Amino acid sequence: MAQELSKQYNPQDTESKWYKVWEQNNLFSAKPSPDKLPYCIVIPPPNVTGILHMGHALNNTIQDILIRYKKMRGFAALWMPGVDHAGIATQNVVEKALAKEGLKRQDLGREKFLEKVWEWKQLYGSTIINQLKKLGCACDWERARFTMDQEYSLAVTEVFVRLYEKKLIYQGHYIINWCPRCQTALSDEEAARAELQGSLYYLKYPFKILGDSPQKTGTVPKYTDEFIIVATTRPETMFGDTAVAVNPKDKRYKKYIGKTLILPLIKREIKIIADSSVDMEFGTGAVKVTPAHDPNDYVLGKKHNLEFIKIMHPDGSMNEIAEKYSGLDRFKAREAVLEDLKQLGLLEKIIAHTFSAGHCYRCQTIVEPYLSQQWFIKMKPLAKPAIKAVKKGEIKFYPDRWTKVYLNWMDNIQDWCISRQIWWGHRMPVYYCKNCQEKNPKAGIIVSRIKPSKCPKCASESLTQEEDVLDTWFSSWLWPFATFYWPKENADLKYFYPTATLVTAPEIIFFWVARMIMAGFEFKQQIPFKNVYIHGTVRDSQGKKMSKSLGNALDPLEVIAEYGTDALRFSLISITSQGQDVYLSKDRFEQGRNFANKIWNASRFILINLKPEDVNVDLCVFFKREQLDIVNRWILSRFYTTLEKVGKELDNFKFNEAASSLYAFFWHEFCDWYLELIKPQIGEKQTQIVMYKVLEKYLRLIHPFMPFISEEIWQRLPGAKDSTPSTHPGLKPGVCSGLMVSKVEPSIMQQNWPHLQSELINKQDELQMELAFEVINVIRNMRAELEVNPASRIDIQISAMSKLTQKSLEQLLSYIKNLAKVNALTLTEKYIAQNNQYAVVFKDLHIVMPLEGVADAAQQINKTNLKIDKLKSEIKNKEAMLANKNFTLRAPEEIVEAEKNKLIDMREQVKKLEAIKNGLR
RNA sequence: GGGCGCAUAGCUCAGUUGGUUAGAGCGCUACAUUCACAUUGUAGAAGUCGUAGGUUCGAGUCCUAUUGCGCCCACCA
Repeated sequence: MAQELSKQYNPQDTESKWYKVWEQNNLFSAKPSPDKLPYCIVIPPPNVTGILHMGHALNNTIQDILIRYKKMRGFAALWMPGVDHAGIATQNVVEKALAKEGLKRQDLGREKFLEKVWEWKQLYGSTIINQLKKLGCACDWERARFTMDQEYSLAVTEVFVRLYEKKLIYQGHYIINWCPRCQTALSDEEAARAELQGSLYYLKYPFKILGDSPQKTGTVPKYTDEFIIVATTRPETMFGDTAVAVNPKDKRYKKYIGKTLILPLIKREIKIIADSSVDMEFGTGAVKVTPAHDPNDYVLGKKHNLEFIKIMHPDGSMNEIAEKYSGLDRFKAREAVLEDLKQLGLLEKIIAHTFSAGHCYRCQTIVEPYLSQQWFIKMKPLAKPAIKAVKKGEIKFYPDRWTKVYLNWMDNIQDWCISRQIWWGHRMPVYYCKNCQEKNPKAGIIVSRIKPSKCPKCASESLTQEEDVLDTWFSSWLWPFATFYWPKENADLKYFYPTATLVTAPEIIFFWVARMIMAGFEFKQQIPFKNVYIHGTVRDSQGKKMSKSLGNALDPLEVIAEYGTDALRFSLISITSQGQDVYLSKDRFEQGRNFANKIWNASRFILINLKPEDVNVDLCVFFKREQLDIVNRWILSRFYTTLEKVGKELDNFKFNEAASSLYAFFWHEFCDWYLELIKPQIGEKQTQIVMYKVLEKYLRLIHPFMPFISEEIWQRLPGAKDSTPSTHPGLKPGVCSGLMVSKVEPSIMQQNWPHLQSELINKQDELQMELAFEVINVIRNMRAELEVNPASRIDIQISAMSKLTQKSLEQLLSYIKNLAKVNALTLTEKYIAQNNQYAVVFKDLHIVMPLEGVADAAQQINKTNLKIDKLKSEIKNKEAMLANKNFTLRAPEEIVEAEKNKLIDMREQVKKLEAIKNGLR
């Protein structure tokens, strides 16, 4: 027996119930299967400290739709979940917690601190996992991976050793992005530039008096009144200056090249050098060179053999080189330096200047370009095959325009700084032999998979491991294969790799997508995935990126609590056109909620009227198309048209279009028309079967989008749930899926995607029904115009000029009568004009409403007259008002404009009413 | 400096390779309430598709120029 549904859908009860059922029945697990094709999604590992935001909700909804869809299409669909260890972020969180107890990580020491981090991970690390479950994500949780897992770490070590042995990893002194707060190096991608309103300071560097040599004599150096002015945004870096550079072509400075300047405040002697890279237009055309604190100056320093002088401690405070400024934070030092220069008359001017500086992606501190010993990967050789694969189309980006962005970055790829001076992360498999290093500082480096007990060269046992850990992305870039326990070659890896699709946000292309492709080729000699779907950024209705720090974030969990998961998912997906940014405000979710309610109530109506004994048959066996009446033929044709369309849209990653196709079909065709049309014939067997089948199949179509409500209703449907053979594109050739009649499955999740019965799509049927809809609309309009009581039935004559239309209409009469509330509907060949009737011409039809017996024509005319009179007097008032200069001159323009428009509207209305009145006579 | 995206109804946006009358959601107006659903139904008002040229029988769609907004990359002393 059909179970009755409650009047209102309650998402909260439904959702937690079904997720548990799915989990308990192991429906998320995907195993290699000999007769199925694999479809694997690699989840962008959310960071372990993360909490679900709208971006995640969108990203994971898309992935879940893909997985559920592919599963129904017969693929062995695997969604491999997990989290990454988010080195800096996690360390920050734990350090913050420690700070509350008044502790620093240094107080605990490395071992103890890491214990604390693991503790924290055990307690809070699964927050995001639980939130993904609330979203309904069909992840194979048994496979959940963590980048710091033992097996995963083995892959990280393996990769490091291999790259080192190929000489693609090297150690060197370079200028890197240094975060003084986190006290670690950052990759270029982790130090995104942001515009700053700052100042450009013009400093005077005086010339040295010839012959004076204070460094030798120990006396105070003397300088002349002459000087060169340099412009800088970071005056505090002057202590590291070892030259001033000018363009050799610059006439202003040509004569000074090679002369010596005295660096104010600390009185160092510096030379003026010439370099063509200096922009003559910018500032004064003379630039101070600080090789240890600026990447460009670093290049200059190397080229001109300058001294590299570091002037800061790792925490961003000045060191002893800065003499009396030593110990001051860099920004405090800037103020002090400026003040002192001003006193000395060496500050020429300050002008406002916008510039951009790197900001730490975790704490937003302005990063300092800092010279230090770091580890790097040579990227150019890795990039080669990764560029080729995308150019050849082995990997496709959706939308395509990201291909260009990717290629552009790859063509200009820079070496990747992979060392981080933090504790939480994979420690590098690098060991130093003290003994060897004493003899030669460049020797004594041992890179090994297992910690060596003694130095292979000198057999010394005094070995220390590198303190630095690896960039988190150094583990994430291995995700597509390391999650399958690579470097072991197991069956899962063989079956699921390369994976099918990666769904991610644009900001992650460089961080992660590009690097995964490179890792795929380097370590698996293969692409890691075939498709990369890049979705838009979620923004608020102002267009700002949603983020916690801006306080404009809509919490998906709140939305779920208020509207339900299905509503959240459906709304999100229907406003995400391919690759466009998503603008969100809360009322968006009402649409999704209303739609869920509509599905619920339509299903409720069907279940109330369903005779289960009738529906337990196979549609395609029981009925041929010709045996069905026009309404049932029509809805089947529309259903299969929709099925075909949605399939194509999903295959092309057009999720919003699929959602809107599903929405329009269900609401505006199935509910608005079909269910209304069949009400008088709902007991008929053919109608019973068709309405049931369409609903049952529709639930399967909507399931990837709205998994919970579709499951809840589907479970309450009686009878055979699936009886048509599936197309099963995911099955390997030669495998027959067979008929699956009445097979009891615990879940809609395991059902096939409905088989496309294209023989049931018939454009003729669709056109015929459309004619009925149009006629019904015309009659409804006529009623509205004449203000016929909505409850009363009227008589209508329709004359069709063509025989064909007439024949079409004959089958439709009862439906038209029903939905247009017509009493007697007569069909005639020719239209003969008569008195006392209201006629409308539509296409080749005359639709005529005789007025006697329907409404008192005279009364209608009176009513219309009254309306016209009222309008006319209002028009007079308006005209007088607009003629009044007091009004037109004093009132705001937009109000005058609005009044004018109102006047125009009213005149048009009068015209219309007069036309109707004439029709009535 | 280089690249990309967007501009369509009051608002937020769809519109696949050029093709009948340019769509949706929200909002607005009028009417409807023993009916599966007011989280509803019926109907209505509302658009010179940013601007200017061009290609074409035909342009929201293709080309050129231009304006405004947003994003990315590089540079930034």
